[in-house]
Amino acid sequence: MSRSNPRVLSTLERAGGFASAQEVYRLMQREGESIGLTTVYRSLQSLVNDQIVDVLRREDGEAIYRLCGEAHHHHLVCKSCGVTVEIEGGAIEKWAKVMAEEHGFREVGHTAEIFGLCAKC
Amino acid sequence: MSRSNPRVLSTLERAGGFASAQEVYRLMQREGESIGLTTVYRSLQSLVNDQIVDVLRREDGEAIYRLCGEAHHHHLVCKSCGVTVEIEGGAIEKWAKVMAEEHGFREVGHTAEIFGLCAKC
DNA sequence: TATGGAAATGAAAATCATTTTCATTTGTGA
DNA sequence: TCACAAATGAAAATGATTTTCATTTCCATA
Repeated sequence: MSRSNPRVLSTLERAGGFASAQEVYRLMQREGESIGLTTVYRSLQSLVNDQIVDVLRREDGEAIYRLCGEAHHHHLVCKSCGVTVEIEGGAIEKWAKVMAEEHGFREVGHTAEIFGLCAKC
Repeated sequence: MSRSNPRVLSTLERAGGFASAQEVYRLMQREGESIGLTTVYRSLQSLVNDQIVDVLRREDGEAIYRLCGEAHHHHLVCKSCGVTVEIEGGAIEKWAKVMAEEHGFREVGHTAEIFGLCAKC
């Protein structure tokens, strides 16, 4: 019904390809773009439909959007201070693929995050 | 500051050790228990602090609580019809452990879900 | 047993992300 | 230029979760 506003995508890119709808909105505001929050949400949703970005969840449940096609990686997050380390997930990719096949699933994606206490905390 | 109401834990257990705060609340209501939503939230939080239950997120961001110590497993979820298959995640456990050690993280947990289209959809 | 304070409780209000509604504006093809 | 579909955004609605605050329940001690 509605196509993505191109400035939303470009802002998400500039944000490092990793931000919540609210953040994208605030960013655009700060940069003087005139856009409504509603449009940001709609655009992000449409980008998700088109598989241009995908969605993860922060620990508090807020949705964060990430450009697809980015080297797919996972995160190691510190529960206490919030530091985030990007880690490689070859093992997961394989696991996801095998499990999906085993149960007849197609077009699978996955999420996997590890959380704990980092060395400093 | 506040300890868990034991009926909350017992309800979570009866729910299969897997439910949202709202669901636990509704369940208790239906069973004639007199309890406030606030208390359910507080109890669940306190159980999380005490590491008796842990928290995951549904795709819509709602928090779901699960008894720790339950046989730890993962889910294969159909994006279209919502069927959920429990799968085994030995590979993930190992991956999480290795990655955590590699980066000096302690007390790590993890989440991993696979989603796609099931055979029927 | 009475009593004072700490902990627990829950109703109602506040928060916050997200979605919906709906009236207006914009763009485009005839 | 006209008519209509798509895009837009302000404001209201929704729904989970948290906070506030007054009340109730517990408990140890006088």
